[in-house]
Amino acid sequence: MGTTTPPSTADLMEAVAAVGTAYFQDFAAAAARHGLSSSQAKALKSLREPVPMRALAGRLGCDASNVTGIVDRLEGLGLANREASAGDRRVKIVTITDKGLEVLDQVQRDMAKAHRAFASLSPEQRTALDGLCRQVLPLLTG
Amino acid sequence: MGTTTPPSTADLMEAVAAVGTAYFQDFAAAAARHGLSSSQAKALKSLREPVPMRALAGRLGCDASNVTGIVDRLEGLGLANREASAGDRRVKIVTITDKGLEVLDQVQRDMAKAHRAFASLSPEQRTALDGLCRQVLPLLTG
DNA sequence: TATTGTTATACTCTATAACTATA
DNA sequence: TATAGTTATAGAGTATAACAATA
Repeated sequence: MGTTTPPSTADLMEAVAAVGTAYFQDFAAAAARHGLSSSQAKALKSLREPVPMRALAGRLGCDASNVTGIVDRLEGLGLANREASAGDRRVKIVTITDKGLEVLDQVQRDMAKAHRAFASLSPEQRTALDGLCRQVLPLLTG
Repeated sequence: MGTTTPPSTADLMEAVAAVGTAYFQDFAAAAARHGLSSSQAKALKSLREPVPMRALAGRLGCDASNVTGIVDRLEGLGLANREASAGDRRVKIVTITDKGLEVLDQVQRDMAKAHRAFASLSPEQRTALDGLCRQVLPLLTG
């Protein structure tokens, strides 16, 4: 007792995938409760700072042509606006509205399961998990 | 030095979301390299054991009506089959083919970034991360 | 009556390619 | 020429509602 066999890489990937899936389901459910799709909510999250259409596509990891529709819908809901860029008349800068900011905050507060799950960890466990995420992320991204 | 301020729940959620996003992008890219969408690959993953259509919908977290199309496409690719159930003539049981199993294994081996990322952790770190995932998961799921 | 799988419908997300207006 | 955003198009995922076959 007291010693544990380390999990295989495959097992660890399974565990991480399960946590990721559950997390994003919680996110999607919270977004849906406020009338947003996952993509719309994810876009809104990227708009705490004004972002050109093209850059938004990069953040969402999708083609630029998709962003037109996503921002159209956010604009239709009164959650974002397109503004002209000062320097380059080709670019449009997407800005979140006050209402958009309010809805975004509501969505994030509304992720009840995620809050419960991570708030249940001790300070030491939170520090450990955060550190492991930060160590793993660059290799996962690169 | 030597002491760190524990991250806020919000910061921790950000870190977990980033890892989850990167993980699923790696998964989607590996699936795409083998001609599969994320949903198709996820379905295939659920088929290591034969599963009725309805139960597959549950595992995928989507409506039963969607599974018809997803399995149609897997069947079209020769990766899965629909078989009649012995006891209940209403239910169809989805079975993975040998080719499907082969493609699934290739996809999972092909997640190069995820393998590199998690293999880079020490045995102690792997044990810690796995334990934290397992502790958090029930609260995230329930 | 209830359940399983399917179909019909509509909306969203996605990529590719072609277009426009700028640069 | 090259780039930013849009449009057109097509394929896929998603939910809702209605349906046939079976329980």
